[in-house]
Amino acid sequence: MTRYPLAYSAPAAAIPLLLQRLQRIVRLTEDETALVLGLANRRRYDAGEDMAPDEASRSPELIASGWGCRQRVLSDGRRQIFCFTLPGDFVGLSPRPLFGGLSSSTAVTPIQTLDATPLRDILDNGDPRYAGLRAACKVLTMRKQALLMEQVIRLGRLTAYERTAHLLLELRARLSEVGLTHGDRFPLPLTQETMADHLGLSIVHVNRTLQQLRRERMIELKSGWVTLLQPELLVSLTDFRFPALPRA
Amino acid sequence: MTRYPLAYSAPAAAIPLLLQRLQRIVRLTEDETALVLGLANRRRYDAGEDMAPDEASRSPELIASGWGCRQRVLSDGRRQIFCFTLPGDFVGLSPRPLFGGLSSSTAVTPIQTLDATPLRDILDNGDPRYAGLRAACKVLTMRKQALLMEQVIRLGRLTAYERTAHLLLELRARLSEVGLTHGDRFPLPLTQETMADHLGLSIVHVNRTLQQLRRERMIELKSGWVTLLQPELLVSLTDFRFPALPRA
DNA sequence: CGGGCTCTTGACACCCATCAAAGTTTGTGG
DNA sequence: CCACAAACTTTGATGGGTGTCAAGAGCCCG
Repeated sequence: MTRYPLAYSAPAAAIPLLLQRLQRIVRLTEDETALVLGLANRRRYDAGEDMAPDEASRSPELIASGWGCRQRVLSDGRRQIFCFTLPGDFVGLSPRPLFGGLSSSTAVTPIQTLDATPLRDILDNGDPRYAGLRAACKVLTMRKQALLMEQVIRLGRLTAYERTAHLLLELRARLSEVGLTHGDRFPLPLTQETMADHLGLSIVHVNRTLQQLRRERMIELKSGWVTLLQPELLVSLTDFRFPALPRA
Repeated sequence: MTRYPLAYSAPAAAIPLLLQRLQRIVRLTEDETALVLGLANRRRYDAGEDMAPDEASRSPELIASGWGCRQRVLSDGRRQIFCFTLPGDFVGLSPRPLFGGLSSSTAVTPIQTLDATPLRDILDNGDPRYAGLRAACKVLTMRKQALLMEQVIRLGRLTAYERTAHLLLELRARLSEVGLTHGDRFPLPLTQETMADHLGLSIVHVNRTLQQLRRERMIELKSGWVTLLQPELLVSLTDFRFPALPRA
C-alpha cells in the first residue's frame, strides 16, 4: 500500500475548510455553521475500495479527506473515470437511484467521510432556517455538472498534452477552494493509470505526456506532488475556463 | 437552406407527446395537464441561430419542434457539442447564469419553442398542487446529466465506429420517448460536420465511419433519415446503456 | 532481501486527422 | 423549369498522434 502525504490523510482540518468554501458562496447563519460543524464521522475506505455498498439505501457522505472518483467499467474491461471526488465534495447527495448502475464511486486514496444525512434532510424539507445552506449545496451540485462539461471538452477536442494540462489546472483550482494547495503546488495522489482512465489515454502515453510537460518546464512532479511552473501559459494553451463558485 | 422532414418541423403534435412522456414518469393531475397544454408559443429560430440572446434575463423554453445543441467553441475555432436538444427538452430551465458563458445553445434545424416560464415558476415556488409536474421536470434535468455521462463514455473509451453507433442508439431511444420514431427508423437532421463536432472526430472520418456502418448492414441512411438494421447487435458492440426514464 | 506495483523506454502498428479535389445534393434566381 | 451557386458528401493520398506490446528500472513494503 502506498503511503499518502499528510495533506490529504488528515481529516482534522477538513471541516473548517469546507465551511470556508460554503461561506464564500452564501453567508451562513450560526445555525447553519453549527450544523456543518456537527457532522459526524461516518466511515473510512481503503484505496481502491468501492464506495456504494448498498446503492439504494445508502446515506449521503461528505469527503473529509482523501480522493475518490466516479467511474464506469465497460464489459470488456475498459474503464472511464468521469470525475475525481475531492475533500469537501459530496457522494450520493443528490438522489441517484434513478439512473443508478450507470456509474460507481471508488476510493482512489484512503478516504474518511462524514455523514451528510443532515444536509440531505435540508435539501428535502424546505426548512427556511437553512435556506442559505440549501442554496450552497445546490450550487455545488450544479458545479459538478459544469465540471463534467469540462471533461467533455478535454476528451472531445483537446490533444493528450492539452488534456493533461487542463486536468492539472482543474485540480489546482478545486483544491485551492478547500485550502489544499500551497501556491501552485498541490498533492496529486493519482497513478498514471488512473490519470489515463480519466483522460481517455493509455498509460504509456500519459507517461510520455507528463515527461514532455516536465521537459518543457511546465510542471514539476515528485512523490505525489505537482507544481505548475507556468500556470497562466497552460491556461491559454488549453483554453482553460474554470466554473468558479459564485461569491456571496 | 435545407428542407427538413415533417416529423420535426410540425409543432402541432409536439405537446401531447411531451405530455405522454411526463405521464410516464409521474401520473399528472388535471391541473398539471392543463398547465402543460396551455403553454404558449414563444418564438422560432432559424437553423444555425444562437438561442440565448440575453443570457441572464431570458425565460426558459421548451422545444416544440426541431433539434438544437449545447456547445462550446474554443478560442482557436475547435467546436465541441455537449448534447443535442430534441423536441420535449428544455432550454434554460435550470438557473444557469451561475456558470454561464461556458456553453451556448444553438438551433441545428429550424426550431419552434414554447414559453416554459410557468414550469420554472413551479420549480421555484413549492406549490403542492404541482408536486408531480415538479418531480417530473427534476427527473428530466437529472437525466440530462446522465446523458452527459454517456457522452463522456463515447469520447473517452469508444472508437469512432462505436461512438457513432452509440450516438445513434441514444437518439433512437430519446426520440422514441416523444413518439418521433417509426420503429427503428427516425429522422437524423445532422450534417456530418455536426456529428463530428459532437463525436470528437473529423468530418472525413465521420463520413468513412458511416459508410462502414452501411457497408456492414448496420444502418441505412437516406435524406435525413436513418434506420438501425441491427440495433441489438449495436447495443452489445458499444456496451450501450440508456438512462431510461423511470416509470410511474 | 525479494515480490509487486508503478514508472520508463523503445519498436512498431494503426486509428484518425489533414489536405486536396471531385462528385452530389439542395436551394435560388432567372 | 432550368442553370447556377453553395453546402454537403465522398474519395484518395499522406502524415502524425496515440495505442499496443515487450522489457527493463525504480520504488515500496512485507
